[in-house]
Amino acid sequence: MPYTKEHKDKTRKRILQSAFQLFTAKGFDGVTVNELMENCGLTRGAFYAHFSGKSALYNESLKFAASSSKLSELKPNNISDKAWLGQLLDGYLSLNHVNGIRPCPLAFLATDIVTQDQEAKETYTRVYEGMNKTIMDYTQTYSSCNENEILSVTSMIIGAVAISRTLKDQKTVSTLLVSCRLEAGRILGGV
Amino acid sequence: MPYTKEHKDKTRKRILQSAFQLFTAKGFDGVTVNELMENCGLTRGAFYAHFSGKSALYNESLKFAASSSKLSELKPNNISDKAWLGQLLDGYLSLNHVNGIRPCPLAFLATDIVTQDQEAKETYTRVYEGMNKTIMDYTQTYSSCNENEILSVTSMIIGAVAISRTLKDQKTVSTLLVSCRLEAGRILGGV
DNA sequence: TTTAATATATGACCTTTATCATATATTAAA
DNA sequence: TTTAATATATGATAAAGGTCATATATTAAA
Repeated sequence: MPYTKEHKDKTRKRILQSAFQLFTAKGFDGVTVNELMENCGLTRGAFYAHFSGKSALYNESLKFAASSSKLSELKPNNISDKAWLGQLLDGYLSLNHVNGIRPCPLAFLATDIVTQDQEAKETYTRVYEGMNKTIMDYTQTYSSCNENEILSVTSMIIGAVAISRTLKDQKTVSTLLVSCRLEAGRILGGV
Repeated sequence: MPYTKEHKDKTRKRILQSAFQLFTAKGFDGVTVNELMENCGLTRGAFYAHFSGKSALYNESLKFAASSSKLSELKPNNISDKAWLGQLLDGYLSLNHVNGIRPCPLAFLATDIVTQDQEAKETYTRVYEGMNKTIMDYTQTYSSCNENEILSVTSMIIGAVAISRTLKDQKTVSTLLVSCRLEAGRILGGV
């Protein structure tokens, strides 16, 4: 028996990780299968041993990213829910995020998903609902945010990041991110 | 001299209009030149008599849409600034808008623009700043919204529409739109 | 009714790219 | 050190699509 069981699995994860990075940066049509594979030191030939096609990879990489997202991280024990929520907002509305460090698919793939298949949309929806639930859960322990407030905050921060990516002036971007950070914190009860 | 001066101009506008509709619906790569032309009763051959290429059309259609956008419409005389702003929000956060009736490029092309050239991004930025200015102007006459509030509201409504397009459950979409309508109105001083 | 200028259509080209068939390389076990 | 199973690479194919050269159609003026 050649190769250990974990080898293919590791390669697969490498592809998924790299694919998510590329897809969020350039969109489904902006990346070639070749590019996807060379980006992790492989060639296109090996691709179909791992995935049935480009669309399948797109969907899988989305699911992969969802499960390893920062928002689904569990809160460290030594800080309060409120403080943790503040940190999540800080990270989400940061230049690092806008520049593609651990990109959130909700912001980076917002319009890209529209032209993808149903499965991609369902995954997107699941991630979106997960985000709302996460924020809702954290707020419930210290305040009493209603659904309107949660939904408007997620739209705000997703929108802010999506918009920021297209603005080239960093000053404008910073202002936008700071503004949304303040308003989102206020809506969520002084975070 | 064949053809009247206005003929080509009318055709050009027809192409621009139709192109904007298609680009917002399916993204730059999701539409072919063939499709763009057949959508207004022409064939691809005629295309290059009007535009230097697909990218050029994308940029021009974006500018065209910007100049004919609802947000740049002037307010009717018989209603207040506040009421008019309310109507703008109603329209923006409506199912019609989400379904592609007079689509706002800020929401519909948010991530699509990222892979386009500098010119497209500049146009996007201009439209974005115009939207902020418009809302700012209307609010100043009855209230005293600061920049943070304006910027967070535009992110919110743009984000809401972008997200809504990917959610298939209409109930969820309606809830989201209504929530953002309420919160945006509140932030803008009870609109 | 011609005609010249312009608009539009047709056909072809060439590049890109997803996909697949086949060949080669790799590695754990015998 | 073989060997069999699996992973990866190479080469080929075919389709799609942007672009352009050329042909045809249209129309205002002569």
